[in-house]
Amino acid sequence: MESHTEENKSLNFIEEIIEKDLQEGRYSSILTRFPPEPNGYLHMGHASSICLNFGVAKKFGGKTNLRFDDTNPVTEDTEYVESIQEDVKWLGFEWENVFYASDYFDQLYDYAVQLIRQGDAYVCDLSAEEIAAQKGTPTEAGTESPYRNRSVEENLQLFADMKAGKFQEGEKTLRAKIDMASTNMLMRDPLLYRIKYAHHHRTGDKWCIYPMYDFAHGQSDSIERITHSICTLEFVPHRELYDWCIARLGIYPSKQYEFARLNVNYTVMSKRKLLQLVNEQHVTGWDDPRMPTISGMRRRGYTAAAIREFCDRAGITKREKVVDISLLEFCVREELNKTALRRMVVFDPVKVVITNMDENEILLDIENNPEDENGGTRQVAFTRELYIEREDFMENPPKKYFRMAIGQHVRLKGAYIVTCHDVVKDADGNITEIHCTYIPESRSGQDTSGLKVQGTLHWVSVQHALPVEIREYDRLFKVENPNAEEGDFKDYINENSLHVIPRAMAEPALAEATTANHFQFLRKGYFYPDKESGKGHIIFNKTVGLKDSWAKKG
RNA sequence: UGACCUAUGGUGUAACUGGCAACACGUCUGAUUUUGGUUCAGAAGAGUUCAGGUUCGACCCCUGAUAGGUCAACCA
Repeated sequence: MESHTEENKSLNFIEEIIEKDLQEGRYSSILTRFPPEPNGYLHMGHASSICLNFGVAKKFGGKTNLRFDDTNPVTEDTEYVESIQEDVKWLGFEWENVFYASDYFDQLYDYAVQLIRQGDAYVCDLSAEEIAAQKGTPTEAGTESPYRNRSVEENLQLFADMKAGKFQEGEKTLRAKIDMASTNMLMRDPLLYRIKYAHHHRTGDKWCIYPMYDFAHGQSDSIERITHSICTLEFVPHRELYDWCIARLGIYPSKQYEFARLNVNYTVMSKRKLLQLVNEQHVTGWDDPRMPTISGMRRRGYTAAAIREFCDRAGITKREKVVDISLLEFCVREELNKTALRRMVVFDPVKVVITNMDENEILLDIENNPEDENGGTRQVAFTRELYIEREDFMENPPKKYFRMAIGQHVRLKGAYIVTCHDVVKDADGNITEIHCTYIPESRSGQDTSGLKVQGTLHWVSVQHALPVEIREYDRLFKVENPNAEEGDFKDYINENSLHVIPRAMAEPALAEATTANHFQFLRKGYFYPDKESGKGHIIFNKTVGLKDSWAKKG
């Protein structure tokens, strides 16, 4: 009765296309590519694309290349190249080859020369403003450039001069000669090459002309013999140009398919906006745990498997969507519930004195994970003085309060049932100590007391307590879709998205916590050690809380 | 006075390609529980944007509306 329904799951529209292509023998095997521009860190939207490109290839026995779309040297950097590779690997995917669009600059130059020879491209002297003015509008045809009918020889010479650095930036461009009256703005003699005296992160100063996206992407796909070139919806109008270039050049016909990008509510998902959050210090960096970047989510404690599961559940379609963050959180909890080590940490401590206990400690073995039979146990010392959460005690409890109150029984997790008798207060009326007695025969696992308690509390021995810093995160924005609101998206930043608890009291086992493990702090949520943790100063990021059906009612 | 893309419960995805809408998240009950977690059982919630048409039969095909999105960067 195990669920082998995986195979029966309906295919998304891309998979349907591929299955059909394979069945009809159009390809013997497929090859996809993930083509990030190295000008920012990868985010959840990229994760969706990565899962699609690598996932679909894997599913149909194909391969995937990682290709950096580095045709604009002014925005690109090796820092990003490295983080992107790390993120793809961390997500659990392996590429067949790593390529760069810049690997093809020589070939691309030759392709441009070919177009010129065929009369399909020309060197234009118009400025950016003039070209824009002559472009027309979506409802009005553009006008042809006066340089449109230069001779092939002249174009060849001019293009060579462009490459040789004989012109200033912006002085000349190479344009395709297509149709200034096309209803598709991209077909109105689009730019193919522009002059940029910029240092390229890979080719250095070899080039001063760089191909535009539209003259690099399709050709790169073709050179690599990519069968299915999958991109997002905003490239739909580019497909006509993509096909035009391939047809004119007579090269391998890769095919472009478009799907809707993934959006998640209460955050933003564009590199431009994320870069702004970083630069203007609304967050501490690209890997701030509040960021929807892959590095941010990793630091926060989200797992690769959970992210993959989320992308899978969100699906691939052509309709624009905003997926609820609760689905991502569900995927994270679903996995962490099965794998996280259980530990006890008291965030807002109040002291409990077990009055019928002496100074000797009682050693208890407590399970590491009740969901994992092989999870083992750890030893925890139960002592006369303990910490519990301040909110776990009430002097005048409401009707269904299952926690500690005077005269009420409550279990301390993995230890004993205790009964509260008395509280000690300071001059201001604040509780400083809670006095309880424990019931020796109620020891966890060998309880012969016959008592039934409704509540179980987490606790930490005062003399063994390890102070740790806790960082809790809330959503980055106050509104579901900051992009859809009036004004600037930054107006909707949630200024309370970070809450630090500088000194929570943890059980001593946490002293050895590393990022190799995810933790569940009992009744608190899932936590993950932060990279800023040092020897004497351990920091945990709250990954996601536990579902809390009690808090909601209040 | 344009072209292109899209339209299914609150959200996301399905519907064997024409046989009277399914799954997940979320929500709400109840049971279990040494985490008010997990697990288990159950409930509410859409008649598929609208109007026509074809058909014995339409979420699916056709026509026309409507709504949302995209396109006029020497960005990708």
